[in-house]
Amino acid sequence: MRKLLVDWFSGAARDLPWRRVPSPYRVWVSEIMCQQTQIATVLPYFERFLARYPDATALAKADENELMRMWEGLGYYRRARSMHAAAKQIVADHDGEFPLNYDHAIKLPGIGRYTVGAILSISANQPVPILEGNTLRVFSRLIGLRAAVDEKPSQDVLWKFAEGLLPRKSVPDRTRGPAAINQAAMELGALICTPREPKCLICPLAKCCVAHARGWQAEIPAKTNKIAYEPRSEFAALVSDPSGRWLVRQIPAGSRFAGMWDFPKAGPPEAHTLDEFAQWLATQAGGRWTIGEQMTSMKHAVTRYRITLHVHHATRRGSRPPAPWSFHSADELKHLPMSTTGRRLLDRLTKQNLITPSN
DNA sequence: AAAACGGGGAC
DNA sequence: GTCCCAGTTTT
Repeated sequence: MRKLLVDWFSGAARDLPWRRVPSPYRVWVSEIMCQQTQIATVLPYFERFLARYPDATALAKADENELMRMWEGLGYYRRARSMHAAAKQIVADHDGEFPLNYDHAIKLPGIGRYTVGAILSISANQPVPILEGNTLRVFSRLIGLRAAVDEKPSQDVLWKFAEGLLPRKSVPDRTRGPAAINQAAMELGALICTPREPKCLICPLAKCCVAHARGWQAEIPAKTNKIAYEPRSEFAALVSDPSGRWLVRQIPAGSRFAGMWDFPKAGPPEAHTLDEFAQWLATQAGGRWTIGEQMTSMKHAVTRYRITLHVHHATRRGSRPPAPWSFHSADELKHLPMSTTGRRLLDRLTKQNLITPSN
């Protein structure tokens, strides 16, 4: 199976930037960016990130705002904050070099069992197993695992399989060793053993695959918990000062979108209705508020929530709003990290102002 | 064990 | 719409 995999991989591997130069730092960055994110989405971010932060030392010194701005749009922003903290730890404890030691690496924030295996195997050819979306699908189909893959016994079986797939004796040739085997298994999941309509006809492992033999491809991997999507409404207020700057705040640490800048915005449990939103605004930013007409609405998704954001013009009377609230021009906000909806909103406002100059 | 965490691509 | 994506951390 190992030979079939690496032979197929040598001809089918996609040309990815972190494969050209698989240094520990570059593989680390790629692995974090790729978590729950498709490769195509990551590519432009990766190049830009590496140019700005070429090594752990540079990343450790990064400015928070700039770092979040580099990550803006990738989502799961804790990944960026964890990387920043890990980079500082690497400078402090490991002389600025990513530790190629399992026990040290897995202690770094944001690095779990999958990521440590990926980094050590891909960058250093160490025999450490991996299990993620692709290999989970490949392995569960190969062995015909019909139990739900997210249950503990299934996870144990799959991790064991991942471990058994790696050679017992060291294979220094990284085109045939753990580096190639782990990447080949993932690549097979991404290109051949796809969630829907897997390409079994051209799969190098078809002859060893239980799911293929019994026609179980559509049932495996089996999942227990279906995602229960939940619709919800959120509200945003657009308030400008006499010089056309917008009322915004930097979201405090610990909450969703921590560190990102945004317009006044709230949803459940703080605000279920426009009236509750107005009350929330008064308690948060002070002053006397009047909610005006709706400017637009935007639909977007945050994890299992399907959100409709109602955007209203608003006026606020009173003294200067307390921290963290402040007025910033669109120009200033251009360089600050914002959520994707915040950025989209700002873009629309900027374009509108080009046509009809601000009040 | 389940929920939270973002956003986009594919169908 | 629904599912999925080179998962980790918190509850």
